[in-house]
Amino acid sequence: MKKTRVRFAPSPTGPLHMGGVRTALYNYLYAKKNGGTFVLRIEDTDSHRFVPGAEEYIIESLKWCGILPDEGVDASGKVVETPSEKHPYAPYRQSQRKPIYRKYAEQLVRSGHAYYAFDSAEDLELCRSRAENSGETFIYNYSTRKTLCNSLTMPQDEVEKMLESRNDWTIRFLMPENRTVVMEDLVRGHIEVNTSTLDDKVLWKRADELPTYHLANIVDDHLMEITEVIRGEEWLPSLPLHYLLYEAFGWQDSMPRFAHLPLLLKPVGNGKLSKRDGDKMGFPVFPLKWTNSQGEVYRGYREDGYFPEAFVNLLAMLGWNPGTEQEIFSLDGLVEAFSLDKVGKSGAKFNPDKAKWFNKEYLRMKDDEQLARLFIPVLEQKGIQADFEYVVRVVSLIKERASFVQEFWTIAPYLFIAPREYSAHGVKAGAASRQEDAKRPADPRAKVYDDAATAPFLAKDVDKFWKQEYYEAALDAMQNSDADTLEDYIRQKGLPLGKVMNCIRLALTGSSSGLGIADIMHLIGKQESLDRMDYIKQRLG
RNA sequence: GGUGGGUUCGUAUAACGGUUAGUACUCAAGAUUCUCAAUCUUGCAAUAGGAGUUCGAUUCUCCUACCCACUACCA
Repeated sequence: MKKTRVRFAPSPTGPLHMGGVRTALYNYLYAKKNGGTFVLRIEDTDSHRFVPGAEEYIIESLKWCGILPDEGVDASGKVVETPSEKHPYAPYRQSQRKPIYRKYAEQLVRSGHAYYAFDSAEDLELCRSRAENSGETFIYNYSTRKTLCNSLTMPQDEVEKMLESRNDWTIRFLMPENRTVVMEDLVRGHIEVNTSTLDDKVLWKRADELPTYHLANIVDDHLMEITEVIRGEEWLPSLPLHYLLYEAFGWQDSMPRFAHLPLLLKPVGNGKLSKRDGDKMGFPVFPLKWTNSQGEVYRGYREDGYFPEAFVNLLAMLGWNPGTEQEIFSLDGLVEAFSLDKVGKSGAKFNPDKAKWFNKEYLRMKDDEQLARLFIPVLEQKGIQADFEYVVRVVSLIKERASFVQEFWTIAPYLFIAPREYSAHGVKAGAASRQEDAKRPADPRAKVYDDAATAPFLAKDVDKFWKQEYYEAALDAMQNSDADTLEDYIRQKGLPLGKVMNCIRLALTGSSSGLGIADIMHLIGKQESLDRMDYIKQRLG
């Protein structure tokens, strides 16, 4: 049994999006599960589409997710150019492997599996448009290659002259006619394709002396002794070509097994998740924030406040399931549970609500100190210097109400600054619309405020509410008891608990919702509480 | 257009010929509470359509529909 070796082979043509991260993750999980090696290879054979910073972005993203390569362009982004004991398969950047590919391409020409093609881009464009005009599709294969300009149709000496004098030729694969390629995919099973529908793909370009994806991919996977190729479904159509290439090289016995992952689809409508969707629909599609060369900014999961563990977890569950009802997995837990035969076949629509839910679950699992450390910078941005221990106490009370650390502030600003405005903030958003529901004319607040005249939590009614005698009762209660006995005091006096408490709440929080009164008083202290009572009286009284 | 792939509640998915078709997210209702959350309980909601194989099809086969990918000297 060969040692498991898998690779993630992104192209640095832009930021890695979440679909790419998922592919990397599944490769990583598969490698770890099988005690194998996870290789990161950079496929930068397209000199025209190179984007500065993209490779660094890819590496940083993987690092943030904790999906660290064992081998290859490593987590520090270090260039590994020379093979060594640790890196026998180096270099791992295809642009640095340039000399390797030509020799393999020419080997295929010699063995009759490929040929030189001299057609210019314009010639081919002409062929395509001509075919299109007559309602057909131009395809460079057995049906047309005999009429085109290549080493199959030209005399040997002329071919040699062309090879010498021109630098725009390519090497194309000689796709056999009418052969059925029988393939086996680890997630899709048995697949058959007839080669007559396939074309003579370009394998190598003289212009930049670089291979195309197909050649580089096969050669490198072979040389790097990759055992399983786990990649996106968009590669399925080129699988027959890849099979045929392994065969042409005589490598079929060591050919890796293939697994084509289902695509990640956009949340609404159809089609795969694309760059633009996130900002249109209010969620990130990239792991990290990315600014392109035009200065456009794309948001990232990291900057949006997602924990990397949550991001990895939610990604893992898109297209794979453990076969149990467990949903929360650490990275190690995923390694343990992962298996390719639990990977689904159909595309998975990404659901932002579920993503938030995952983060909420992780937020609740964090300890208060850790969350406090994350919250303090947010507070500092608001100009608030708070004692660490105090923030820890705050966090322990509010963390269950949030999905993200950033929300801590909006949940309870009143624990740090005294309210100066009073409003209906916190009244259920749905309350207003529910009132309009003819079937349910009853005000949902009525269960608390049986008396409609004293059910005034809309901003314009704060004043009216304020004129109640409850303020006097509340003040009396606060002066004569403390946070723990406040409730008892009010009860003993026979006062309406809810009304008095809510009067206090308005004074302490500035709104009609929030933590328990006792919790708030414990945090801000009795004196501050009384000060706020005093202020609200001046303000509204 | 051609080729390949796909199709279970709105979404992610379970059920690898026999279940009242399960779970989670979302949404709604109820319980609880000093409010709001949280929590708990309940509810809404699906096998794309049609043939066939079978005692029995979500599951196997075929056809139709729809969706997706690929169809570059891009990956």
